[in-house]
Amino acid sequence: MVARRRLKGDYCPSARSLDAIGDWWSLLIVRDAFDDIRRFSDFQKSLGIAKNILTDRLRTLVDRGILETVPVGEAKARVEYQLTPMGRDLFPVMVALRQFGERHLFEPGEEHSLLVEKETGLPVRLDIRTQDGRPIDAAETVLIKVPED
Amino acid sequence: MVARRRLKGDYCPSARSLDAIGDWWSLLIVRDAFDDIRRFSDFQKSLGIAKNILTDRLRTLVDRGILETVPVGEAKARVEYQLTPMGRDLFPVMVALRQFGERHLFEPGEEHSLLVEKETGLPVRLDIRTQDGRPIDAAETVLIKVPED
DNA sequence: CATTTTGGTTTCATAATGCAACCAAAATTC
DNA sequence: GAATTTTGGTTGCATTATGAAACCAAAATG
Repeated sequence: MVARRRLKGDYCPSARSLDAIGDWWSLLIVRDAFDDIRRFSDFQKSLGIAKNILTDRLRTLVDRGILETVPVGEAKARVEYQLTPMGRDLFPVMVALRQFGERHLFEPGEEHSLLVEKETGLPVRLDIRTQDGRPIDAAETVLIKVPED
Repeated sequence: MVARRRLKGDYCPSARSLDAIGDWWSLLIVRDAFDDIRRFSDFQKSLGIAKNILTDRLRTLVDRGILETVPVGEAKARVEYQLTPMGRDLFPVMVALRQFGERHLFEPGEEHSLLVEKETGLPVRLDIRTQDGRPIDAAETVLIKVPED
């Protein structure tokens, strides 16, 4: 496992989130999980990750409450992995990554997958707003740190 | 450098974003850049990253257009690193990570840094909406893949 | 102008990862 | 229902990435 030093700035929520996810593979696994991948072998094929590493990362994500195992069929020996409610709260992270990719990493006209509202088919996007609902720009925000950084 | 195999599903914008960022350290560097860290030694202190690795990652992020070097002082030999406009578009990813952390990784009442609107001091949040501005839930979305996955 | 700091590079030890072989249990095929 | 294939791993070893420390030149500081 990536025995990553806990990030300095433990008071910082995004730092903690990154710690909770753990490492790069784990982030990719979570991404696949949002893509409805559930089985060991499907994660493995999708990511090209070594099986021993995948075993480890799935176990860690389950330990951290981001994934959970659900028994498949009647036998309890075989399981699938799915996002917990907490794991599903990483959805905005995935949408944000998607939006960045759409904006910067595709040629105009190049085809890509698209996230839409089920009912209407309208594309989904994500905005930064104040708590009272006004959209604002990154430049209008400021980070208030807690004392003794 | 992490010679990561290009992710399968190259048509997927979030996969491309993750490829563009590159690896875990790079993501942490970007996070620090949003925290107004600009100098080599400050990244190094903040992250506890080995200097040779930091050199490599900064160079890669610059190559990919996420960071840029700006000469500091009158000498052009010394540079600082700052987010490009493209790099700044990763802001929602950071806000999403922050929001997840605030929700799940702090005890009630536990102190953390806070992102607010400069002018009003109101907390910043991020919502998933349809293109026409209605807030929606993750469960109401569906991913439309391009053919031949 | 002497000293310290910055922004690196190089080398080497160590840790993480990838690969292939192997395996038992479950699922599938005949 | 026996044989075969697939699944979901584990183990051991080779390879690769990372971390630590030493070192260095240029810039900044005293």
